[in-house]
Amino acid sequence: MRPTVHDIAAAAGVSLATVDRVLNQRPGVRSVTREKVEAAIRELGYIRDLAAANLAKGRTYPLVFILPASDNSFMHGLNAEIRQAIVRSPAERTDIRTIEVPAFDPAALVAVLEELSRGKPCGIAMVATDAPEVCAVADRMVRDGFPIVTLVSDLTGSLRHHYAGVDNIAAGRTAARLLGRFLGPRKGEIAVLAGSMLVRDHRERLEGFTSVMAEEFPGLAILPVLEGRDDPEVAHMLVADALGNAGIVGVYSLGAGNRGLIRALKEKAVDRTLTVIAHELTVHTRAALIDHTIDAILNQDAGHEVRSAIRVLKAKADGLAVIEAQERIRLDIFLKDNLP
Amino acid sequence: MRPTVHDIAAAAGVSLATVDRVLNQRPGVRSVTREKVEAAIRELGYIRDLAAANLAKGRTYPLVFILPASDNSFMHGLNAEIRQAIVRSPAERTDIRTIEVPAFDPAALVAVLEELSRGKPCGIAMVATDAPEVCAVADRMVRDGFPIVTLVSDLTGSLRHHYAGVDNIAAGRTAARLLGRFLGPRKGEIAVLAGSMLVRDHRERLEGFTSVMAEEFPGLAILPVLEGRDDPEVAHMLVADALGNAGIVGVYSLGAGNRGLIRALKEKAVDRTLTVIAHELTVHTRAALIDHTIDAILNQDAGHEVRSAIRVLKAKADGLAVIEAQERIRLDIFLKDNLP
DNA sequence: CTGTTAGCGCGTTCAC
DNA sequence: GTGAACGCGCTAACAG
Repeated sequence: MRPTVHDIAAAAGVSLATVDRVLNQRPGVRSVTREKVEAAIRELGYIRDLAAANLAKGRTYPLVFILPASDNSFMHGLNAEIRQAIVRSPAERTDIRTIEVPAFDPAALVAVLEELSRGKPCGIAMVATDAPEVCAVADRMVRDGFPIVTLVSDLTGSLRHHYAGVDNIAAGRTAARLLGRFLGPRKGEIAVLAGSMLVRDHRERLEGFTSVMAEEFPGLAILPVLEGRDDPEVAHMLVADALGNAGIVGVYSLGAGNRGLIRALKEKAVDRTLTVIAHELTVHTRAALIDHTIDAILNQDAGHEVRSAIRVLKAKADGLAVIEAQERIRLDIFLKDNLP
Repeated sequence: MRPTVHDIAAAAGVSLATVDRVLNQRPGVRSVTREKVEAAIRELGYIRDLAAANLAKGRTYPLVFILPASDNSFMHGLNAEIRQAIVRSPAERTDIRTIEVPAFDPAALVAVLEELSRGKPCGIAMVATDAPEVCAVADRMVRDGFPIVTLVSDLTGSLRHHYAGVDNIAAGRTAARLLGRFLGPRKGEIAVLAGSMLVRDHRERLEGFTSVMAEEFPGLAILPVLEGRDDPEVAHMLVADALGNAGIVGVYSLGAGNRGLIRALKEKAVDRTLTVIAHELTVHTRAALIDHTIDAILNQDAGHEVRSAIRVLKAKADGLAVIEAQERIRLDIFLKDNLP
């Protein structure tokens, strides 16, 4: 049988209350007594039963998710996953709330964080807008003891406890190798469609992509990046225009707004053999993968990201370790054969 | 505040014990009383607190993992993941034991299952050898109420509650498309190295592979399958021998024992440009991917499989639902750029 | 500073 | 058939 608080109380010759004070690092214990108790804990190999403790405390984990108010499939999916997590809340003792902030607006995000730092959430997960002022507030909150996790997009050089998202440089590199290998000996130009170079994930994907292209596929030239603002209409216009260039043999779409890309491809490239790699599995990209308009999709699993953020925030709130491998968000590569 | 057993007892005008009998479907309650209680449960939206119940019962989940005694990196990794799970046992209330059986030996597996069915494990996870007699025992045990999960390799047409492994047909298809696309316009022959056609995962990978090859890459011909029994030595011999054929342009290794494959490739194919796809990320395949001996690795995350099997077995033991998306084992595709 | 006591939500004897 | 009472491992008043 596992030792309990009673056992260490007996072994240390003190009462339950004292053991509890030591366990929860509360004041009001002489250091001599404290050390007796700690010795007993070590000798008996005591492991605290978190479930019992939470039961006694009636504990719940108040968590806040801060999301950009963006109207694209990926964000809708992320929202849906959070709603699923809310459904599971009773069983997981979580109490989850979401807050929407204008996208790409550091000031708005900072305001929300300031507000939250006056409250008592035991954990915050946010899709970060990567700006110094956001980083500053986040760091201050971390120092004040708030567990903070970035979601999908990270905060450069911040103290956040964890990042629940994919390695975007690796994603860009992978896209480049896939495109290069699929094209084989063909030479030509590559069009790149991004959302905005103001977002860190997009910048990183581009960085990874261009470096592998330069190193390993010198026969392929990258055209100036098209910034579609993650908007299907803008993307459509830009891509349709670019496809006038007959030298293009491949396309890498590293942001959202793929509906516009797909439409442009179907209109303009019926007679061409273009190799296309895009990000995020949505109903649109899935259909395009199946009908061969897109050759491969790189994806991040929003469900995994949300569940991971919750596990990590709970663990941090309890001062516990996480299973690192379980919290690593994979870069999913989908061909038409391994779709979920 | 969430309703508790006290609330429904009060609402139904009965005592706690009666509520408990109804909740745990135990006899000794008149049907009138039972229905009163059930009505109260529904009306108050009662959700039982599993943690409190387990605390009261002092419950643990005795789980058994049955693994083949194979000496390859993948099985070593799987073992290591189970040991990690054993370390977490106190926190997860699990009590995990592993049993090794000779590989590819249905009779031995059946004997172990028979033995277990006389015991009281609340869940069994096994790397199944796909044979009718195994299926028969497993089905009987499922009917007797044992939660059973297959791990890595499934049991055709059985009643097992869940399969914690990748879709191997999809894996084979993905390998074929990757190989076909990487080879581009090149024509030639493809060598296939398997472990044994007695295990379902290998048969399925081959099936998926050959079908996509036939449908979409008619310029590539598949040579007769080499059965390396997942043994590095045997694999080395077979592959070294096969590479005497100068028409080979690609290799698909769908089993384990890749150390032998890699050695043969380095010895015999230094001067050739072979495209190679292999399964399972190990120290050996990882190194080979980095030095370009292998072009892509398809992988199943053993850690995910073990954690998933445990979650599912616990849920089944409690009659609870699982988060389907979380328990889906992805087919990981690794290029040298997205290694973990 | 330390100990006593009464729960948290549930399961399980026992009597009735 | 049904209910009262106690205990699971831990925390939180309140005494002392």
